[in-house]
Amino acid sequence: MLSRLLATDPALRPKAGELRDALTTIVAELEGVPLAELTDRLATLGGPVAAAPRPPKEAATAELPELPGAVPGRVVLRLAPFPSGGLHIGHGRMLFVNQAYRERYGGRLLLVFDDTIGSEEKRVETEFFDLILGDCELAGVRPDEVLYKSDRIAAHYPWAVRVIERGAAYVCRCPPELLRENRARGVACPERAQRPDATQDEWRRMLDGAYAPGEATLRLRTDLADPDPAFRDRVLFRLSDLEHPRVGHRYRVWPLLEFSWAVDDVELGISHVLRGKDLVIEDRMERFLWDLLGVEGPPFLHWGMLRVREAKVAKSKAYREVRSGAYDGWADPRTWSLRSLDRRGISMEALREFTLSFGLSLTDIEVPAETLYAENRKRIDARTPRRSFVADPVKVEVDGYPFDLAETTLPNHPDRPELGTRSVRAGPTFYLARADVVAQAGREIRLKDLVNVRLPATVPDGTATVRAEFTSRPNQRLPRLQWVGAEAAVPVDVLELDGRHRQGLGEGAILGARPEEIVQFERVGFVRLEKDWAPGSAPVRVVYGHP
RNA sequence: GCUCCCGUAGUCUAGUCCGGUCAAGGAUUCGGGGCCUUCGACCCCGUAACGCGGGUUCGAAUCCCGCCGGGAGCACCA
Repeated sequence: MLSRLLATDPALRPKAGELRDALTTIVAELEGVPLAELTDRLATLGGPVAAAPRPPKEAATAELPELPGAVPGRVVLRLAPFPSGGLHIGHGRMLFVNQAYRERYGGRLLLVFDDTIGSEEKRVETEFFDLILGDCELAGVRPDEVLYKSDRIAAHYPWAVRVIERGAAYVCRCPPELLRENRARGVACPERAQRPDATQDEWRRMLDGAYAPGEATLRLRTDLADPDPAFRDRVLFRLSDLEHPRVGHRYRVWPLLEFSWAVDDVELGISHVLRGKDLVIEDRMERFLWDLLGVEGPPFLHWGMLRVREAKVAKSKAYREVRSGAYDGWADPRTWSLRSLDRRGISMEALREFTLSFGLSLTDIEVPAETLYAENRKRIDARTPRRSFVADPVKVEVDGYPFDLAETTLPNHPDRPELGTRSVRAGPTFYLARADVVAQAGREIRLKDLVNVRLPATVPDGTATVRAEFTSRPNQRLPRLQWVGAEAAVPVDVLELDGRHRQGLGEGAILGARPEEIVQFERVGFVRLEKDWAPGSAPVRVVYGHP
């Protein structure tokens, strides 16, 4: 009560102490008074009889925070994927966040392929340039310009010279293991004392090919006592003889990520760097270099790691499996790549809302896929036709089935008459999902939209056909099972999330579906017709999307 | 081990910078009900949170200190 008064009237705040004493007294006086009398007394005081209910708060719009110092129309952002595979949900976040800011402020969005030479394990591969371009397109992200780091290598050399001139770098000739050990112990390598002009000579020798890969690096001179061992004398340039898919063997001296971005974030006029927090140490490196050279660089914003609980696949594993052919390319559902989500009928709009809802939070999060599914359902449910599908079918012959129901008309969507109807051949022989028949054995059930029947009491494993008994027609509160009329049943092949194919039967109407159309198999989930399925052909090939 | 980052319901998130209408909002999940010939959608209702411990203050999710827990980095990868 005290804090409420103080909040309402700031003038009272200096007198908080007195006020508290006064309140204590009043409250003590009122303690024994019955509630009804209190209400009366309140009314005579002229105040509102009952406190007005608090107005509901406005729905919090998931807005991204403002970009510091952003000038409308002048924002320049960058996407910097390494071309080593298809884009996944984490990349999606990078795409959507950057795009969202470009839309908010106006400006430019650059796609800069981070294709420095990589390593033996992490190779740049040609096919991935187009793959990633395609993924961006798919995600609805159209960069204003596409650049390749590999075209800009030579532009980095003058910056190296500037750093050397400041006496802030040296050519180190330690083997990698020794370098690592010295760094961990905070011990200087012999070349650390090198004078700038000597470094200049050594740098030229690097460029001229005097050293083999692994024999020399250009290292930044920071502070060997730096509390963060990761920051001690980081490598700026190294040698590599690997062939680059775009520039071949044109360069042997390659910049490392932090240095290359310290250069390009400035030279490309990037206004804000938005990236995952796995790259925070790069911020410090870039700032260090900018301070050293007296140039101004953009601010950095980060977000934490995002994991979808069901998507446990490591990127490297996805890469291997795709490469080896164990996966069905980058659209295999097991990769959880953007392509695979699209294939499953998850719209990029839904994915965008989903990833944007996490804002720029630095927390590492693990989100159940259900959250994404819910977002997608909102978008597709109302316009998705319903169809019947049964997995692992059991033939059910219904004794006493009424003849007049041999053909029946069903709506395509229970709540959307505008989606029309379809005509279905029904009975007396049906297919039901084995799991349903077993679970409901001996019970009366409702054939959805049709009639009630009693299932046989036992259904031994492997039974192909069972007999059921017609009981009544009126709709009752019975378990409702979906069914497929035997006459018009068509084989359906469902690609599941684990990469396996499940066989089943669908109603005849799905033969009329279009490739890439999304339909809902009732009580099963949303599926999408495969893009390369020949319309009208059997089996009907679909990919499982989500419940 | 060292460095940095992060801890709000089952799961995400708003609020934290700048202490007070925050008796903490939203989404999703879950539970109940309604509607409905799906276990889907929709509508209504409900459960449920400031990691812990100190301190500052009239007042702490918010500021300070300590602890605990989680993540990332410590590559001549990106």
